[in-house]
Amino acid sequence: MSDSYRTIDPQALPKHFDAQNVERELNERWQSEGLYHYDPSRPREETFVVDTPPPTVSGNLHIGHVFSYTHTDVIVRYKRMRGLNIFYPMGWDDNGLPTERRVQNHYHVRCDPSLPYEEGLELEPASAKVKKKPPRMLSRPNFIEACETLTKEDEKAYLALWQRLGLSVDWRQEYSTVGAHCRKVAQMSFLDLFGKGHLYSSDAPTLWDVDFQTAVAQAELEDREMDSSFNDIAFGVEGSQEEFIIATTRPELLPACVGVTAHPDDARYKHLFGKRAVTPLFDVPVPIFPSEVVDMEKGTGILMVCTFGDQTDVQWWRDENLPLRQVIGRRGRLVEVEYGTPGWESLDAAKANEHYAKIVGKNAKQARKAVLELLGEAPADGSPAPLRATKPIRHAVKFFEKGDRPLEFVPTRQWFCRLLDKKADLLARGEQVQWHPAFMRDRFSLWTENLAFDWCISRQRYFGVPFPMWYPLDEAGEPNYESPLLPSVDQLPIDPTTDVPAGYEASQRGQAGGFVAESDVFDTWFTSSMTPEISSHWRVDDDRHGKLFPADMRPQAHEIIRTWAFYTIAKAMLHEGKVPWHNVVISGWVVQPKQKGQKNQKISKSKGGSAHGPHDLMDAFTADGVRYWSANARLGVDTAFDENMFKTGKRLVTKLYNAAKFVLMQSADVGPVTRELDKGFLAALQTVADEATKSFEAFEFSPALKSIETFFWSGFTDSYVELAKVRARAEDDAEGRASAVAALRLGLEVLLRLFAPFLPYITETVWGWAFAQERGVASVHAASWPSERLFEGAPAPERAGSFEAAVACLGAINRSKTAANVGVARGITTMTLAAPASALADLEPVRADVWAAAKVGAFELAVDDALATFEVRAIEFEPKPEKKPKA
RNA sequence: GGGCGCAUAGCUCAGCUGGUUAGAGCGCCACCUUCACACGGUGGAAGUCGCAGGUUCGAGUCCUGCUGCGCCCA
Repeated sequence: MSDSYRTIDPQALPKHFDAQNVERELNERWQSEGLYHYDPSRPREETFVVDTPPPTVSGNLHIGHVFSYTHTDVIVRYKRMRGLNIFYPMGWDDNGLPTERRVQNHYHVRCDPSLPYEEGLELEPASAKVKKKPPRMLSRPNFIEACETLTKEDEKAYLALWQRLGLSVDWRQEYSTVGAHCRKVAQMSFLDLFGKGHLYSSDAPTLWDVDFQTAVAQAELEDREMDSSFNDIAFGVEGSQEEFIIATTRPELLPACVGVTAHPDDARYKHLFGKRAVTPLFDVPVPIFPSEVVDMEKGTGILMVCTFGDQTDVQWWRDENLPLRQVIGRRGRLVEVEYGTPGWESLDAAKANEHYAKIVGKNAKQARKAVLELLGEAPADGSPAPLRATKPIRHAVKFFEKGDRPLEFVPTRQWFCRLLDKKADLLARGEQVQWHPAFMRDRFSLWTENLAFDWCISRQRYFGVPFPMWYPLDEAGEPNYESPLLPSVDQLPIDPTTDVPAGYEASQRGQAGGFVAESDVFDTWFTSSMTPEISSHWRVDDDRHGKLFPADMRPQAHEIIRTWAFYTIAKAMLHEGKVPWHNVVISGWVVQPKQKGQKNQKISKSKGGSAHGPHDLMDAFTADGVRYWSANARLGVDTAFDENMFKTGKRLVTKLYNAAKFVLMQSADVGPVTRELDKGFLAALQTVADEATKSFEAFEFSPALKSIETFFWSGFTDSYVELAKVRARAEDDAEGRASAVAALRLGLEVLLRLFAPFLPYITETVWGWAFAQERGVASVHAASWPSERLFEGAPAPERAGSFEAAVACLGAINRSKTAANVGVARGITTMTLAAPASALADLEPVRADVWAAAKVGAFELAVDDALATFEVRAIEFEPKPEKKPKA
């Protein structure tokens, strides 16, 4: 006797898929079974390594997070089913400014590094009432503690979201970018780069945010269109009555004017070169020199050079060896200066000081207004006011991307990593990495080619990874920046403000002949650019590093190609001469759908993201439904937030649940697939599986999903299931029944495996009903991806077109039923089926199944080669059955 | 100003190396109680593929120019 299939009792299952409970239960199971664990004993070539983006935990959760992280997980689940040993870590980026800001708001506190540490301080979240009072001041260690406490809480929210979403992360590989391990890796990176001569410090004009009071790097700049004005201001010429007009948008920098320049070919000003101009208000004589970079067409063609209005000012200042007259201080206010002292020469120091007294202490905006007012006053000698014209303009102004006021150039001592001399190498690395989609490489190349500054890696903040260094103090107590004191690698991580350099005593801190800590912290990207090395335990565990570096895949968004991707490539190159990963997979953004006449808007934490809470969406549409929406997006393409897509996802989950119930309740003896329809169906399914595999191999999960989904609906539930239904229950055709049930079950099983990377919950649920036991594989996520082997029991159909013909014929019959306003369940007493000869030939071996599904009685076949497909003629239906009274 | 991308049905989008009559989902309309599913099923209407040229036997697809939108960078 043959065996029977294990069937399910649909009555014993819930009527509807209970997603919320299933999500919780399955997650617990997957975690406890260690389904996602990386196996360090397996070799590199069997391993797939992901360099996961560590999310910034201090923001609000929004649907944008769900979107891109799902993309990674879908690829990872596919790779796992391909038998690869997955290394999929998760980090938390709790380093840096966003955390500081969040802590400041949450507890209503500020950091004052001069305060002493308060032992055992416990902070309460600040109420609205408390926030109206001045903030509480905290010592730096207390402030850092508060950062750590709050990020721990924020991480929990992310962990819960990631698990519910079904990210198949190995949670044993969790890290935090301010944790000891990351601090150690970042500090090792510093020591390595320092040792290799890639780092230098310099006291030079640096882009400076006056609110955050920190230096910022080129990668963190953003241009914003601002209203401003072009002001024509008259300058004198020393020793003559001549004057000329310069045009400037920064009149408040007039006291910082150190020169005047025009194009060498400009006939209007040629005669002035070599003479000295005299500034209005302050009567400071400054050199007039030619410069090729001046645009003769812009403004009046002659302009003032200040320390510092912009990058060209810095350039002129260096090239012409001009004096430094820094008037904008670190807090963005005009500092005290005294005319008549060295460096502040004036032809009329008393007048200059009188004028300067009216702007000192003001911020740039206030000072601009005040200077313009002063320039607008006519001098006592009866000459016209120096301000000759003002015209409003809009122009791009550089901001720190997280900042609120324009950046200034302020001379400060900063650390830099040399990159400008390595552009060619960096570009070559970009070529060695596969970008998905490929055009994203252009973003990298363009950025690299246009780099204008070395990487400023020092920041004047509190919560971050400290520079691992001290400076010796000379006999006068002045630090020697040229020969810093460094720890050894095995001491890392260190905090130079509490740790003591070798050869010194703690008591020598700050003493002449002693040492002083470097108090800066690293740019957060200095640490984040090490995520592949952080995960692989670079220089901590060589064996592990060898197996995990370079990584296989780096998923990320396109706006951080210039930062995260760029710096990561740079670091891997400088440290080891390698690329950090082989593939970069770029997700697009989630945008608000267009309102009439409006443009798409990126959804982010700041812009309406909270309107679509990830948990609310998962409550409404299931985690699988939300993943479905995410997985529908092509790589690199922005996706509109469209509730219909979530609905469609949920509908798919429901359909899978019901179709699976149907298939697995069919009983039959275990037997081979023998019938043409069944063979044809399985052949079509195999084609779909092959297509999906091809797409996945190119990281293109969305075309894969599309073909699987399309076949599931139209090939499986709408067609094959309907066509095989009658035979699957036949009492008088044991062999045909066995063939149908075998094909239905194999079909369902293959579809479950194909859907598993996208819809982990519903597929696992159904898998558990029968296949887990049948295959001896507890989880569909540990099962193999469908390949030829899975279809071994399915012989090829005799006619390649037979399945397609069955589907088309059933469609034609349904069409005529609908045209007659008759339900598809109604029987047909007689009909004529017309079709081209080849279609009829294709139909013949599957005709019995079509007839059974469509309930065809008497029929005639008519050859009509003029037709494209099947056409039903002269159809008559059985009478509408009497409504049976319910038993 | 430079680079990249996008423009296909009312909406959201697919359409690979050019090949019959351009597809899907939603929405809309009509119909159907069917023993997996009404959280369903069957069918239908709906598009000058942004515009203008060109290459080709043949162009949504390739080339050129233009327009509009978005992103990145000056």
